[in-house]
Amino acid sequence: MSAEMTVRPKPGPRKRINDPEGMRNKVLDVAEDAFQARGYHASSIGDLMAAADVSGGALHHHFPTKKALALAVIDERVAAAVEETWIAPVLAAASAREGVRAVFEAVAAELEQQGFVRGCPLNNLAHELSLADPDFRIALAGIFAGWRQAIADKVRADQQAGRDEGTDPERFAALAVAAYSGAMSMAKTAQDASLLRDCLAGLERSAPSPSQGGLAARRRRRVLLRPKTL
Amino acid sequence: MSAEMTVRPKPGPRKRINDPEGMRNKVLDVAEDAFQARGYHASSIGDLMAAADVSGGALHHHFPTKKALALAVIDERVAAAVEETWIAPVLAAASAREGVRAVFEAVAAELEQQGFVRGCPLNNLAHELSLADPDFRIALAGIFAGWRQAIADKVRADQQAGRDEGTDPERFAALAVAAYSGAMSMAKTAQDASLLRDCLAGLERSAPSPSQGGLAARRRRRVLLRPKTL
DNA sequence: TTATAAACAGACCGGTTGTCCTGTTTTGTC
DNA sequence: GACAAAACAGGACAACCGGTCTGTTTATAA
Repeated sequence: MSAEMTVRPKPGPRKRINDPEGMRNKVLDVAEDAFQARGYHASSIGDLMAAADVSGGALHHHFPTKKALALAVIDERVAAAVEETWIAPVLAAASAREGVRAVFEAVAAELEQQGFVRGCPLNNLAHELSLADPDFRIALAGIFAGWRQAIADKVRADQQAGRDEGTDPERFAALAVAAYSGAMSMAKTAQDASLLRDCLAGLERSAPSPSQGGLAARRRRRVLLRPKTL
Repeated sequence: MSAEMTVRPKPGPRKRINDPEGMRNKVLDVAEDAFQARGYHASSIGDLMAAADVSGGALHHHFPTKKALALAVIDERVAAAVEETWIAPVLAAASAREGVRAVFEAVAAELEQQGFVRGCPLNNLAHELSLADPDFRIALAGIFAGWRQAIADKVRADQQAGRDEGTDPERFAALAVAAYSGAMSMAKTAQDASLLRDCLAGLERSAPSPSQGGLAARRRRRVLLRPKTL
């Protein structure tokens, strides 16, 4: 830890205002960020306290243990991130396949312009924690299951409208989530977002829809700029 | 750490025999296992010393730092694991697609019979370490790249033999690796190896080959037995 | 043998970790 | 205002971490 952060200039006995909800959220913000960027074990609660400008007593009041904090991050933040970036867009799309395509492209575009790949929050924590503790594992598995189910449900909705008959909903959902997770894994390791587009292209070829949309000029732009810390 | 391991019954001044290579390998064995099962940060060198029955001096002699040890595990063990379970089988297969299918099934079968999913060694370490240190990231990215390239080369070989013309080698390779990595990620989190089969099935539907082989009765067997430790 | 370096043993140390504990301040309720 | 509970502050602490250090044993070569 060495990032420069807003440090208040050491005033005397400050006027305190109790804001439990705000403080809780501030801690969750910092923890969510740190857990994704550096991982659970590599983020000490001392780091989090400093980054959130929160005292040990306050943190302990809201989250008695580090595990409790991580569980809250998973349940409240990681689940919300999956909901926001995947489930909602897919459900709002014209079809399941179109939704998946849109999310892949949206994420790829975002990563390319921000120039740095931090990976998928769910996968990052899942790898580090799912074998470490059953509570972690169950919480994370539930998010994965909900993610897949949303896509599978969308496929079923498509099929009831007569489209995409030959697709097995569960299998398609599993493949979509797996391809995305794995693509993010590679993109994070290579720091190259174009791998997401490669996987999407491979995935699209499998579509029964005859519309094979123009396969945009292959650009293999390397993104490897300004890691947030270090 | 609490697994029971072979502890020698405290003899007097033992007869020592220098076996640098053997000792190095013993340490690498233990480290490879621990890093995959519990992760890098969660495995202390004290744990490793105890598990390998090796003194601190010996360990430090062969691996001056924990980072050096991890780098050796990545370069020598993880790379070899990918070579053994993926690259060699794919190159030996009748075609790239057939090779990918065979590996998916072989791994799924192995996981089902051993009843516990520890995940892919490469992905496990990649998630935890690729953002932590550039040296780690580069080493891991190289393994991913070699993995993809082997598959892509196989596709190109197929094409020179007239088969599988409509497939983009790099994209297919990226998708295969991503689907496998992501499927393992989910399988590890859910402790359910059948997810591998779901992804494979979704992947196979995308094959241009008309041979749609019997899609074995869908069995969704839950595997969640005897985690190695804890 | 004897010199020399490699291989190993094990104690040691400064720093960090997560958690607990005591005390103070704020907030809500009567 | 009185009181209790929640919200917060910050120090203390034991356990642990990774690395270093000194010393001993084994192998190698002359």
